[in-house]
Amino acid sequence: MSFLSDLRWRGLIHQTTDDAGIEAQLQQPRTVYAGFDPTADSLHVGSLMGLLVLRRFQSAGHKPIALVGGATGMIGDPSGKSDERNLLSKEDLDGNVTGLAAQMSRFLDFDAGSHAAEIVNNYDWTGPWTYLEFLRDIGKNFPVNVMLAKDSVKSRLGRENDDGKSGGMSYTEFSYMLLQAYDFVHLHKTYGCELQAGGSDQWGNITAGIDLARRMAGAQLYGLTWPLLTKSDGTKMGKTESGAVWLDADRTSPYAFFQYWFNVDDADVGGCLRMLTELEPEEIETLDAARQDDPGGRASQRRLAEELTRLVHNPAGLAIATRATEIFFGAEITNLNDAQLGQIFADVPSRELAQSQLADGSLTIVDALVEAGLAKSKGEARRTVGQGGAYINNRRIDGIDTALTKDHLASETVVVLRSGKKKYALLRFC
RNA sequence: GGGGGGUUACCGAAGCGGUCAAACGGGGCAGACUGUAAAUCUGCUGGCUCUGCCUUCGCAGGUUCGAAUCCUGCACCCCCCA
Repeated sequence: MSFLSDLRWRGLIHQTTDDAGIEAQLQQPRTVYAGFDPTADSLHVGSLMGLLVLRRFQSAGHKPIALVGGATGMIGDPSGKSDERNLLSKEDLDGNVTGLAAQMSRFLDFDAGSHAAEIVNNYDWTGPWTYLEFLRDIGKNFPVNVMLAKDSVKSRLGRENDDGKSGGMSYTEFSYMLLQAYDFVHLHKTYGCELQAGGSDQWGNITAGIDLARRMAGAQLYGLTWPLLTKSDGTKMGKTESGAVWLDADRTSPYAFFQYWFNVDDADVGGCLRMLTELEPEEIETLDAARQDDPGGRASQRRLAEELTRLVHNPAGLAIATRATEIFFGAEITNLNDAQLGQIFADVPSRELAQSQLADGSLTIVDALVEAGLAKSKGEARRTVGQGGAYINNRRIDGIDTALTKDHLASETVVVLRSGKKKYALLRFC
């Protein structure tokens, strides 16, 4: 199976500018680029797809360039957005660019000789321009009627002010595509990059770059897009009630990240395995079959979660996530130290109490539940215990008068309380 | 301006002098079941120093041995007639 047909099999090809041309291109090592918006200081699941596509290109012997949009981020890409975007400050952007670059380095190989990855920031070549130079050299090549025909522009101009917000778009956002178009030309000139990849919402920007290269340099460049990662119910992948799923362990813990993938619907998990993992087609098809025969086993979800957690958080992060999963779903908590517990229960609220309370037996399970915030009142705590819903270190506590002692410590200073199936809190005794 | 109805715990809604911390439904919590799904079933659902005590039925006052329930005033909401 050729590289391109593998991408196609995985469902990663939404559109290309020239199927045959790209197929021919990729017979030899080439340079490919994809852009990333520095709207936050961490990447999230939405941008994972792009990184993984670049990674596939690199594995196939091509040179990947990850472009961080330090300049375009100042303008705001109107593609796929229904409203004008708020502008970020230069300082925020700089911070975000640095953060993203650090994360990206985990996915790409910068030591691969002729096909070593590069991270570039388009502010480096866009920043020095003057407005007049830009208009004369770049703007001159863009017919307004073509710009107006782009979906990203059309959809915004056609908007009515029915939601009370101002419709249309600013001149600033309208100019966005010129900057991204020039990025492609610049990377072609500097790195010989002839292929740009992006999400399907980037089609208009990619073709703008191809047009510009033809006009400015007489060069034939190529583009391909991958589909946006959506769930079978039409909503975006990578969003939870509490917001985006981030790749930064401080924003989304390895456990939470693992759980997100472990809970993907049966209907979506096949696509995720194809698009987001580097498993061989045979293994993915085996998992498809297993899902048919034994959906309850959820082998697909487990494999997906393992693969992605290992990739994003390294084997150590996966180990924490797996251990946390065992514990959060009932395994008794013993033989751990404070540091391990801290990692496993990174997302769990904690409360500090005096160690003397363990010594004199003054803290009952009822008091502890209230102190930890797992019960609003002692009455509620009593009910929880009475109904068999109270646990210390995942061991059910029956006696309503049970007092906490040093024997209940799961580690040097921590007692793990739980109410019901999955509400946890830590008490630290120091 | 005249007449009528209403205001109950997280929400909706019964209760119309003692047996009311207040029926019932929803929600929530806990348990069972289960694929860490959905559905279902069971229990609980004001607080506390808990065989008792305290606070709650729009607000303030009154009648009564005793009031969410009766009376007076106030506030807000709804309907009908002008």
